[in-house]
Amino acid sequence: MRIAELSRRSGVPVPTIKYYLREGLLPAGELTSPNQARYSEDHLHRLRLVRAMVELGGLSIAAVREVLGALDDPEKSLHKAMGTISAAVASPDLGSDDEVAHEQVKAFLERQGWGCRPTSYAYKALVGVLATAREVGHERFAEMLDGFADAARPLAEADLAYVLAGGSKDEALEGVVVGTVLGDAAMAAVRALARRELSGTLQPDAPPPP
Amino acid sequence: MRIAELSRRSGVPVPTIKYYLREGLLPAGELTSPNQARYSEDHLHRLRLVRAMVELGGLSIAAVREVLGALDDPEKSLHKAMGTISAAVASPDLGSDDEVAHEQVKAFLERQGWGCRPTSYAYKALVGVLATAREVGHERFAEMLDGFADAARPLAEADLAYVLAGGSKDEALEGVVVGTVLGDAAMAAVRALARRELSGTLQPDAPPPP
DNA sequence: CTAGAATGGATAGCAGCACTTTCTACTATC
DNA sequence: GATAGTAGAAAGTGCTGCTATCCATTCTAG
Repeated sequence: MRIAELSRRSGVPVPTIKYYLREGLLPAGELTSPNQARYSEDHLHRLRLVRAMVELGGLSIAAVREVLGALDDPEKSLHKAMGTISAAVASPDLGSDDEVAHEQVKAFLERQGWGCRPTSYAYKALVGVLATAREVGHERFAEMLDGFADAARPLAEADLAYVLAGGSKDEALEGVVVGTVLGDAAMAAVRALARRELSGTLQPDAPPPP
Repeated sequence: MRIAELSRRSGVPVPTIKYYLREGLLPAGELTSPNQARYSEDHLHRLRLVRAMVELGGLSIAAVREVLGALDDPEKSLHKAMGTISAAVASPDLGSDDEVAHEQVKAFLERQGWGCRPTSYAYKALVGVLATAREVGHERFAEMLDGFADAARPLAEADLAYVLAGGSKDEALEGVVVGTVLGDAAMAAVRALARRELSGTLQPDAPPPP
């Protein structure tokens, strides 16, 4: 298909597709002549994946490029790709030097029996959250971590099962992307629904605004 | 204290504080003369809260203003404030007309025994996620929702307990903000840690990049 | 008491980002 | 052979979250 059809079927404007091509988010089409190229179903698929990451995941163009790089690297193990993808989804580094927050995270990991180097981005992200919590006077917030961990454990198993259910390695890697990006968005929505439901039963008056 | 001290103690540059004052994220200081104002500990607290929402939560200035509006409204019930806050945290509306996604969400809510109008933002957010999942060829993604719900239920209880533990209504409302904004960030980090751990045990080779 | 720094308030400017527009030189199609 | 579509490059746009500059006034150190 040509770029106009790619645009029509994806709902993405032609100039935006050209922009993505320039930025390396989409591989170039197959040139049939100096100014004519053909695009495949793969392009359409990839384009939709890019839009999902940008719109739903709120990823920057640079982050999307990084994720796609991990996705296309034939050397990369599933385990490593997961790390790259989660790192890209997380908010950009805000390294904290809060000693107490560090200790809280270390103690938490110990309690959970999770081994994780302090250099890992997820470790840093958690320290950043706890440091911020302390700054706004919510030291108690750290007490909620174990609850999060209990919730996260079965989710991680479901994530992995979902990923491994995809046959090929490519499908599995894409499952990681979808599971992470859509998973985070879905979890936020479901969490809001659950809170809404619970707080509604305790205080059954008018519902929150649409 | 004066603006310089507010800046020093919060780590936020003076021009940025002035910007927040202009944008209505911070109440004006108490004017002691036409060009002198005094700021209180409350200002410092509020400023830190704003930074937490902007930096960790990734909220826009407009969204922060909306959240603070809900927080300052003495009429607003806790239940309603929760709705406003969750809506502000969520990614901006991307209303979908995907019928199948709609049905999937309805069926999900029925299974969970959750009553929720289709006009609610959380409902819409979930429809948007499922519609996107289907677009990228992951119809199976909807099967993960019940797992999310099982995880979200105890989290919602913990959230509410955390919120109600704060004595005054002001404290409770701030607990909602912290629980939502920091809670989402913490959950994402913990989820990544859990995935990392699980995938590491299944495939014990080099860890993901720092 | 005075020089210099700080303040409130206002306006203007800036950098980054995610596109969009415009252009040229072609090519496919009716 | 007129019309529409295309690749590719470059410049432009609109928005957001700050920064910088300015001024008249006021605090403050010596």
